Amino acid sequence: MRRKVKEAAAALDYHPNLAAQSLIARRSFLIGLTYERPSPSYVVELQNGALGRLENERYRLVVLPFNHVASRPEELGKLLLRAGLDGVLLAPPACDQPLLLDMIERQKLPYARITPHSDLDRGLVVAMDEVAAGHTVAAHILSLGHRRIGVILGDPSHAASRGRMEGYRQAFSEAGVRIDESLVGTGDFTHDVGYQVARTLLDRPLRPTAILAQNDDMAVAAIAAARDLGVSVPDQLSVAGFDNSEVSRTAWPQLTTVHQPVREMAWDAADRLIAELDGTGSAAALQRRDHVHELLVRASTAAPPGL
Amino acid sequence: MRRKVKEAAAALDYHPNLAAQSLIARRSFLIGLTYERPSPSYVVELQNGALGRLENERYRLVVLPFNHVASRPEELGKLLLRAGLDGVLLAPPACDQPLLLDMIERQKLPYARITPHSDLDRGLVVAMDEVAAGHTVAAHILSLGHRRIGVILGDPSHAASRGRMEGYRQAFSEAGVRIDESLVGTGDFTHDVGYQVARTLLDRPLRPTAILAQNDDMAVAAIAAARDLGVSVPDQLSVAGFDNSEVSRTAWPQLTTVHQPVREMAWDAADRLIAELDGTGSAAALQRRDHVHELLVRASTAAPPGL
DNA sequence: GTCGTATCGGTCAACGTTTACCGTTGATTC
DNA sequence: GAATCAACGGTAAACGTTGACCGATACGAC
Repeated sequence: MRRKVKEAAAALDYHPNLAAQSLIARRSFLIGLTYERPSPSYVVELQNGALGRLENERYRLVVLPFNHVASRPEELGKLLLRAGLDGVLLAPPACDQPLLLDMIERQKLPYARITPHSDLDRGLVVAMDEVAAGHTVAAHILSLGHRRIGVILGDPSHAASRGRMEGYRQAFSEAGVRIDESLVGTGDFTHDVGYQVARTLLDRPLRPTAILAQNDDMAVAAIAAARDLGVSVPDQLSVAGFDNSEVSRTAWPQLTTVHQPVREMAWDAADRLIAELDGTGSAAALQRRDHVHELLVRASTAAPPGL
Repeated sequence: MRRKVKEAAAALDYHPNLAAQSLIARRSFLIGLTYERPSPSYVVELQNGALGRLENERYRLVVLPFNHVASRPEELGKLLLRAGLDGVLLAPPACDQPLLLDMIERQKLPYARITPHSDLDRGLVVAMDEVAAGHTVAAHILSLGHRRIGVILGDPSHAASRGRMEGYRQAFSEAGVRIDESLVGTGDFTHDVGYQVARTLLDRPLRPTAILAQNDDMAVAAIAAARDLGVSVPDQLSVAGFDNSEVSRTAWPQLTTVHQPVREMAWDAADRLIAELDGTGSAAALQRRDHVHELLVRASTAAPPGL
């Protein structure tokens, strides 16, 4: 009987009306993903991770990029609430906006936060220990013998930037090396600004022998700046990035970087959001999960000159 | 009165139920975007272009990446039809699958095709003349004096690959240069395969003095292969890419490439789809629009050695 | 033959809007 | 003062599905 109905449905190629289903089920089967002007590779990893989990589910993914959340969190909140979503995945820096979290909690919109850095007890959290990751890469540079080390920070509104810097500081203090604040420049995760900052660092009379960039795009920019100044990498200058994005492999020399399991974290965030939405949340799915970083030593770092 | 109602609604923070609106309006206000395992920068440009048009509209964007359309077009068709969309944007190579077009036409799902290469009279078409673009970049290389020219093709299932090659052929024949088929290798638009193909080309006894790669990722791979073989770019080898993706600017030397207005084309496709959906289609919006490419001569191409 | 059980067809309310309709009221016009 | 019109409150149908319910039928166990 069941079979006959299915066959007849197929014959008429009948598809149930999703709007009517949504109306009765009181949900839209839409999951939102919001992020901010980040590098293309990061965005695509994020999307693919979430989509990987959504495959073979009824849920569909709506992309909602939004720039400058920090200055107008309530606008993003309205956008998310108007979008008719069942749940939303919040990537940095939106996941660290308390006002935004307040808004969506008030409207009872379930959400999962990907690598948040503040209020770690709010909502579903998929975390990576940025401090530890920053520590690892800084320790690598220090162990090679570098002592005069430049830093290119990311966008200050991203809490990741602060976390990674904190990790650098820990590694420096453990190695008994004082951080030279005049060698710490602030970028915004883009190649162009990274280039400018790298130029200022390399133009200083006492040039650093290594640069820690907080993402790969800025690390590649630092290599470009070095090349334009006739400084060879890694012989005269070591450069380390962050993210293990595609550009870190296609750059020359290939970048020493830290792999962030962005795809896995996005998958995980979607997994836990679905668990909450469907009420199938096992204890395992609901508890906080930490993802681990991985240092990838490639060709852009070496011992400092004269060592 | 109207004002009072609005105020009361705001006070109760009442939001109309989208599912009920969809049910009565007989549309979901969802627009799909489907594409296939392409470079991150291309995907993001595509999405941002479409999102740019959708901003301040009621429509939301659902992303539906799908790999290997060529071998299973009807599966993608089912996916699209089940997604409850009002319309769909088809990027290559899905836009060139006649079976897929048949399916979605049968179900009366409006669609817009971004840079299709076959059946140009079906559906809404936003086109770029790939043949002309291929012609332009090949003519540039020929005008520099190159005669022994290697080619790295993209994925054969992308019609763009054939179109660009056709443009190369025209330029060669106009210049009276015979194409050396043994110097034509087939890649798949990825860096890794591009590297392999470049290595084979550069290992030939009579090394080409220039390489035409069908996208930037493969062009960057060709530069990496040359570097690994001790061949300097552009002194001993010129390399030209395609797409003007971000990597073409961050690479060293910066790539000579062809700018494809991907973002503008995606905007345009969304614009025309919305015009059809809302029935506000002016004659201007409904007629076919051609976008023009632009040759960007940068540092990776020069005259061949000894000229 | 009786009882319990499973399966079937059919009816109906409900989900939250929108649109149309009707009747009433108050203001405007000649 | 009568006629015209806009604004308003209220009622009801419709969108396409789901889930509950009822009654009828068929099946096996006792």
